[in-house]
Amino acid sequence: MSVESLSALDRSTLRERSLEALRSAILSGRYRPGDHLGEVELAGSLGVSRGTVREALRHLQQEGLVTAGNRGMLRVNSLSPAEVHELFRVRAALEGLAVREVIASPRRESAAEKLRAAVERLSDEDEPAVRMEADLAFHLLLCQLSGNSMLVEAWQRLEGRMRVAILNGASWQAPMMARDRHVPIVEAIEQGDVDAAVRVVDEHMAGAAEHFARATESA
Amino acid sequence: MSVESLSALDRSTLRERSLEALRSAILSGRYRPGDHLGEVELAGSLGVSRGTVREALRHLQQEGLVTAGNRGMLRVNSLSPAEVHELFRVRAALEGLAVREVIASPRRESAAEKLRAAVERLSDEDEPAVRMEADLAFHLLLCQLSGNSMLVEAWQRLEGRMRVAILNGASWQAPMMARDRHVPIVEAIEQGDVDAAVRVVDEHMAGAAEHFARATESA
DNA sequence: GACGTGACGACTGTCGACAGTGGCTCCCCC
DNA sequence: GGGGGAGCCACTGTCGACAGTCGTCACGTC
Repeated sequence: MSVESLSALDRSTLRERSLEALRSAILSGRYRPGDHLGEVELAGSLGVSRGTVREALRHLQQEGLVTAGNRGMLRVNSLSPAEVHELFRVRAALEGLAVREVIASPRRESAAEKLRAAVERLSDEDEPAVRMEADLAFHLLLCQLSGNSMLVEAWQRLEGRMRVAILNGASWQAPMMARDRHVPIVEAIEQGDVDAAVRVVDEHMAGAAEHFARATESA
Repeated sequence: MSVESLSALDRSTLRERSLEALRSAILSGRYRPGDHLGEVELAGSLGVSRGTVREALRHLQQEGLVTAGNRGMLRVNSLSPAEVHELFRVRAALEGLAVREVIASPRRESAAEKLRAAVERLSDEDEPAVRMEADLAFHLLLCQLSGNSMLVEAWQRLEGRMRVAILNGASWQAPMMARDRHVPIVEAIEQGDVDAAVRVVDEHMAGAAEHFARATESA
């Protein structure tokens, strides 16, 4: 019997798997904003106990994907156009910090290289959902390359709401996620021009905010 | 019987009250970083069931106050000096956005007024713990006055970790929370000088980071 | 017909119990 | 003396059940 014939077992808890299942169910549009998420119903569907889904739901609540309505009943959350603008301004502030730190980092060149690769991955994709993933992956990578773990964490806490905003106002042909929109960021980093880099990020986010907010209000 | 004779009842759930109790127990130093938080023990102390404290603990975990160790056992979290620096840089980015938005707001003057009052409240206090509260209240107010709800939310998600950093490296005579340190921020806002305001905030945070990181590593 | 009232159903809040899993100790055997 | 199990203990993961609360609907009374 070969050593390779046995792979490590999946040791994730039911709570973690429930969390993942619920998150992707919401993010895939299986549940629409405003929909009521009943604990019993979900527990039945997932085949786990109520307590287990409860913990997963509470997690999603803290992530901002669901919100508490009357008497603790949870609903899928949605964002107003104003909130979308606010959200992207916060994101701009965080990613502005990210580019500043990447530029100041001694590994700036290797970082720029990785970012270029991420941009190319973005232009390869046609499927809208995959494009969105590639876009988010690029921006997450930007934060990670800053080497600031608290920044990464803060960004990820925003991720859920960002996905809501994107999904809610999903005019999928969004030029926001185009390759051309991201190249300037990488170029500014390569040139070590902090002011230009921050300005480019700000503009990128302002454009995205405008786009998704408009799509949200027309929905 | 007067209308006033009956006040509204406290409708908070046991989970919420457990959460509050645990949070203040950790933040007051009742539990030290690294201490193990057993569900059974806590449930016994608080007089509630395990499931209830469990949910509260999970919430604190997402806040970053506790972290999962071996086999899901939770411990009180602590921050490395490097993480303290990172944390305060993120904070600087967020509060930099806050001052920019406050200055751009049409209610800038009334905002500056409220901030002045908050600064004065800070100088009135002698008790260290109360000073810390006043300091955090000032910075939270700054975010709130920006009118950006997402910013407030992002800041509050950092609050737990900030309190850990402050508590962990608690050289209480910290000049960081002095009145003089905060006045320049308000002044820059009053004068509408965006660049100066952002610079002041950055310096404020850099100083605080240096201070608390140093205190953390010597502990 | 409008209003108060009672029953019913659908939720969530909370609890106690069982099961599985590592870590630890102690003992046996080589 | 050292190594390896067996057994015990302290934990967390997961579950099913009970209780309390609110919305709804039908019913009876003025």
